[in-house]
Amino acid sequence: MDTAERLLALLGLLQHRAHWPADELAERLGVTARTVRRDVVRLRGYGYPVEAFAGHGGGYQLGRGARLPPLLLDDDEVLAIAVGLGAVGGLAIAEIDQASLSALAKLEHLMPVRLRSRLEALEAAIATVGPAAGNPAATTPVIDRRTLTSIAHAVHQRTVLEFDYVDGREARSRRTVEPARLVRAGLRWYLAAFDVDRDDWRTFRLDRIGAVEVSDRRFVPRAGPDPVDLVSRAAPPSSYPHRVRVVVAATAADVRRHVPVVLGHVAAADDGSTSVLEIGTDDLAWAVTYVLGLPFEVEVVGPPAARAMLARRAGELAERHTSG
Amino acid sequence: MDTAERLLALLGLLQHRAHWPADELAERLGVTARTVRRDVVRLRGYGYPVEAFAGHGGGYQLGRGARLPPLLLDDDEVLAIAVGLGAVGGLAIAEIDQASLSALAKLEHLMPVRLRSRLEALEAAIATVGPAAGNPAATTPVIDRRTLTSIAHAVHQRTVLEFDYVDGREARSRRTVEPARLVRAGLRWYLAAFDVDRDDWRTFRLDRIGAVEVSDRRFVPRAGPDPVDLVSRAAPPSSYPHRVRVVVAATAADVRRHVPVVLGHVAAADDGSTSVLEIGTDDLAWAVTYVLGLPFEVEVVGPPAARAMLARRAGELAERHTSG
DNA sequence: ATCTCTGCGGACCGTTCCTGTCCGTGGATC
DNA sequence: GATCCACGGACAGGAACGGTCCGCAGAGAT
Repeated sequence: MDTAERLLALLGLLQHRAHWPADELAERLGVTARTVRRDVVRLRGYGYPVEAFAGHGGGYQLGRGARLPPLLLDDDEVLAIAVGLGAVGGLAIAEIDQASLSALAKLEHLMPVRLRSRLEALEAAIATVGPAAGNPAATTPVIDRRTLTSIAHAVHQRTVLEFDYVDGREARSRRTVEPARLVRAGLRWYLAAFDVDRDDWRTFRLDRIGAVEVSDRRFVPRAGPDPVDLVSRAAPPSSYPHRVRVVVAATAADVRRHVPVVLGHVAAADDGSTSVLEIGTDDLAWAVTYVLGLPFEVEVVGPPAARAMLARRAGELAERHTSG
Repeated sequence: MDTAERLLALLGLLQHRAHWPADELAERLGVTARTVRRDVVRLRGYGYPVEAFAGHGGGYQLGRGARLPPLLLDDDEVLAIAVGLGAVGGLAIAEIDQASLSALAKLEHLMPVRLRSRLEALEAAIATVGPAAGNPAATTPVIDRRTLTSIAHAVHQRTVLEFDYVDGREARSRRTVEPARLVRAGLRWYLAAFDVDRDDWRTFRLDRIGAVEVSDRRFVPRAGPDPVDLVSRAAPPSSYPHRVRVVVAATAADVRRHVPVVLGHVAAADDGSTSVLEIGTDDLAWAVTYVLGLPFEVEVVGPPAARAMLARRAGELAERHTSG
């Protein structure tokens, strides 16, 4: 074991257990305690503060530094993080949207095979959460996480991508693109990419993409329009077939604590103690169910179809629970 | 920059961007391409497979190996992971329960200060999800994530812990313990620990713990009963004040896809096409709201109070939506 | 088919640095 | 005060490191 490998191992040990006496480390690493001391000094030199304690029960411990040390994770931690990143994708937090996606793509790319299968088993077992939850019919665009990460990885790696696409007029085509960036707009994901065959920039809704094939051809990124611009031009907020409006008997702040930003827009009503929630969706039934599950007094004010649907469901429930 | 630091930097670069030509790496690292090649060989020797491509557009790329390489994450990725791990805590997946907690505690301990504040801001902004969602009154035990991770960290670091505790008979006391392990039982978290003053093992419900103070006194773990045993003895599944039973018009498998395991138990009914969901909770109102939000036809069969509560809520909703 | 780009790795050599050993110091705890 | 334990200087033999130079081989581009 040479110096560099030993330093990596040392970092790993220090992360695995919080507290290590020098000669225990020495034994583990197969060197003398003096060398461990030298290694510790080296790590500090790299900017990873290793704290030391003298006296009885003394030892070394990794402290908080200016930057995060290289994380050495064990299997379960990797799985926990991967599952967590998947969940964050569902939460759709603008600030770390791209980051969680790229971190997940990175992780899945580097993850040992044995973990991949465990991860898949886990994900299959996990109840769907987040915006997609409560939607067994899956008319709301539910994107295969595999599609999402493989595209994210292609963006990152700058490799050419091929896939089947169904456009807004239901026309099917096979596309070959140089992917530029994934953009989330509301509940939907879009890919901004340069379409090689059409020799122009295009945006693609991920839920309309099928049979993705990541080639190993790399490309040099070309100058082009801002991907976010491209998408927002192509997919205006009004593009959802349904916009459900709900009056909620709670302050806007309270409602926002329960409704992810991407799901809907929350505004305070005039009186301040009630608010108006507006949800754009492809699937009216899903939205109605979602509203039902809110821990507030709610009233769907439109569209009439949603109002009727909620009335019917509430009526059924009431009837079922008063009789007998 | 010495060899070890350069290797760490190299790992970082290879993770940051997918594809690197040798001389670009050389320039970044301030060495010749020959040295980069040697470093690559070294990394491979450590078990991190670096793939190489010759010819036009050739270069190096980190591949999938037997174990995950030390992860060098940028700020946003760290935040995404931290948020994700928080979400996993909410999901409560038995397989990675402890791992997500320990990973989060680890991360928060190592995280640079500048990220801590960003993380706190993010978490404050995020809508509550998971089992705790839909519970503004917070009578269901909602545990401060700060408490959870600081205890997890103390377990990991083996440091003595002090906190205020309110026991089942509402008696307040200040405890000094040697924490052994966190155990989740249903929706609740317990700490199994050795109570120093009482000189015996005890279990503590986390939602009854307040004012945690992590001392810097370390302790040597003592032999004791199995923490999980201890907790399951102290907290039988029947310890929830309410057990709501719901007949759901969907197969048990479908229901399980929507109900996290810790939330409730799902059993197939005799006919196979309907199932019975049983939710243990402290807060009847929350459970009723939760059931309302399920995307299935449901009927609460007990207890009567829950049935009545649902009937009332459904009735109100129906009335509000049929008039006008 | 040829050319060019790019990674590959052997050889050499001066220099650096690494590690084990020995040992006195000083802070912490019992 | 005794003990435990991290600290770090000094030293010396040996290992490794990195730059330079070079011919080779695989992959694309022309």
